[in-house]
Amino acid sequence: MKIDKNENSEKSIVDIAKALGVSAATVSRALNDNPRISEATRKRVKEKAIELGYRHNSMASSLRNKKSKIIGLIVPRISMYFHAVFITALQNRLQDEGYSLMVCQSNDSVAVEQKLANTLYSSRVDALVVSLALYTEDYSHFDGFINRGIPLIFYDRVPTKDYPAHIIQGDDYRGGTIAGNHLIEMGCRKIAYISGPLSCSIYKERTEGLKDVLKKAKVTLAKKWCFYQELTAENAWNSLRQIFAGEETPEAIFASNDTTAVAAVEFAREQGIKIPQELKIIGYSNDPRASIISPPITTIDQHPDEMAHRVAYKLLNLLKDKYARENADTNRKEIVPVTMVRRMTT
Amino acid sequence: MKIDKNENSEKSIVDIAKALGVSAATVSRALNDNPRISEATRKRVKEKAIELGYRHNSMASSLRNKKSKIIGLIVPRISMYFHAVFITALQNRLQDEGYSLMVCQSNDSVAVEQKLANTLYSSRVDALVVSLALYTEDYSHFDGFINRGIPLIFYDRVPTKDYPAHIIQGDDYRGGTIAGNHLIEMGCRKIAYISGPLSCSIYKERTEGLKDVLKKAKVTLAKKWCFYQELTAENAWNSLRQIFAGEETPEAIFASNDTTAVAAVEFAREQGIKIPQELKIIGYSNDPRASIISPPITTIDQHPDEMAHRVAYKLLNLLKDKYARENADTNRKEIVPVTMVRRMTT
DNA sequence: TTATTTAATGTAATCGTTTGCATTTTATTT
DNA sequence: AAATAAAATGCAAACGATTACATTAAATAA
Repeated sequence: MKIDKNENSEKSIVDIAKALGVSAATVSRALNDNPRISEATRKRVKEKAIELGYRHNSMASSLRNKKSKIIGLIVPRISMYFHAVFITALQNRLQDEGYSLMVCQSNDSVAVEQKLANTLYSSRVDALVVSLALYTEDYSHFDGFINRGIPLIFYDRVPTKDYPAHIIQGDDYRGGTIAGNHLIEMGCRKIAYISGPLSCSIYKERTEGLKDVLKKAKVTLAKKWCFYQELTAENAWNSLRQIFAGEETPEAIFASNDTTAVAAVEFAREQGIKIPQELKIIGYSNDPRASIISPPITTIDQHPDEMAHRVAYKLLNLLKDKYARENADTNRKEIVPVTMVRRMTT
Repeated sequence: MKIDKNENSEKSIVDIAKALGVSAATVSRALNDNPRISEATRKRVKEKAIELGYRHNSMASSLRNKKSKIIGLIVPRISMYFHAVFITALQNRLQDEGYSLMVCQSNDSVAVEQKLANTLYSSRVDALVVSLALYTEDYSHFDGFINRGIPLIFYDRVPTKDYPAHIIQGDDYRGGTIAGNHLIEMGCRKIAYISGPLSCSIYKERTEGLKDVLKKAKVTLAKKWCFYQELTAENAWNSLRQIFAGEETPEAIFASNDTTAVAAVEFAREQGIKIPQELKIIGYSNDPRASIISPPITTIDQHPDEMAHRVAYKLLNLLKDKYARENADTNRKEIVPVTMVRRMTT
């Protein structure tokens, strides 16, 4: 470990230039592999740079270039399986292109989300990728990005109202219909539904999908068995207790995330309700927990890495291609397919 | 949604200054709440700033201040429960102090880790927080930070050799002894051990803790039942098959992470081995999956948010206090306690 | 050899904020 | 009213890299 604290003054290209008797411009060009510099001096410059312990100053070059090479990302929480996978895939892709990801968590708070949007706006991120907080219904904290023409992509939890940004979402409507159909095919007519709040696009669409399919099958969703709330384990248990407090009990539960589905399985176990004989359960997201619990849970896979690839592709396009940015009014919305993973709870 | 693309030229403090007939210096001071500016002009300036749609340019101010207000973070993978919780806690704390976190994943690749360290070094992060990749044994890619006196903190997976950085680690040795003692107290003498590679501090220390305690109890760890490898589910299954292929079978398994412990429970279920009667299992990390599987797994909790608090505290100290940085040679290492969470597999 | 390209390097302004050191204005004291 | 102190603002030089637009040097053509 050769640590020397003596030579700790930061060197700039000017220092390299002086040491070599050339101009700073030459050094800059040499370091950036500009073809206008001869092979010989390029080599001399690079060697001297290493010798002096030079490091590129990205603040200075960002200022000059008006590009930070940083992409902002706002997610509800990184601990959500879907988002963790998404982030990893997105990050790997962007790293290859020389971009860094600034990952921020809203913790599902609208206020935090607003603050983060402003911070990232001031930080001059080159683009912003967002999955909205649970109750975000006003999007004006993103207006700055729109106004300045800074690429803005929503994924997964996207605006429910018309907003001039790019959108890449899972096929939540389809997910709702798949789950509904599956339960109907299993012969269920009494279905309980634990959903997230309808302010959030994904739950809204899943709900619509489910309802449409139930209507077609002439099955009605009992009000007393429908919950629209934050999908925590605690809330799930409360709802489950309510559901099973009455005379009549449902034949199936559609849980709009796997945390809730897991809670349902545990609840059933505690109550001695047999799954899937007496109660069928279907979750959403294909969280690893869904496959570990007994019985393993049937759920809907949202393919987070496919979504990340699409986001990365669109992002890099917008970043590279001014034309893409200007003519982006058409084709601003993409839908990523979902698939059911059938396991032992249905 | 009032979107107007016309006024899209970026305004600077100079523009505000001109519009108000004052100097840029005054505007800068007013915006930064410098007390040398009168209340009246401060107000005028701030109003005009909003009117013109001004946004602070952090590149310019970073350049001038030589501070990026960005903290770099390198973790193996954010999808690991321990790290996800850690990141969230750290981020929340740093956000309050006006710092942003640049979260990067090494994917447990030494090469990626090196690249990230260099990128973050050039990006001029104000400090770097690192949990090392599985096989990192050379730390020279962090030398730049040391040389420049940039705060560098390792947490969880820390250097095993002496390295002049700050270290905040879990009490892995203790974790190893706790697990070992617990199994011995349960009457186990034939113990299988599935660990991560010993290049990684946490596994090294857990192993030492376990071995010391077994030696004291005069229990020997059979070579054929010891594995030091990347702790994936696949590897776990392979090891488990090997362990149970022979005549003799162990009474207990100490799995050095919960992914492996989960695999062990599933393996036992598949093989019809009764837990905990015929086989006891103890894991490490208190991953949510450990409590969901049946039977729920006894495991060691590392208290990731306590660790995050300690890291944040030390970090902010180093960042604020030049003195702390210079006199940091003493007191460079902290140990965060661990606790056992007893469940149904022991 | 001289004229003309082409290659290699240099000059200087620019990006937007910040801040030490004036200078001006206003308030207070004698 | 003059002298002094205090408050408010301005000037100008950084910070370090980049890049149009020269300029010089070397290579090729006439």
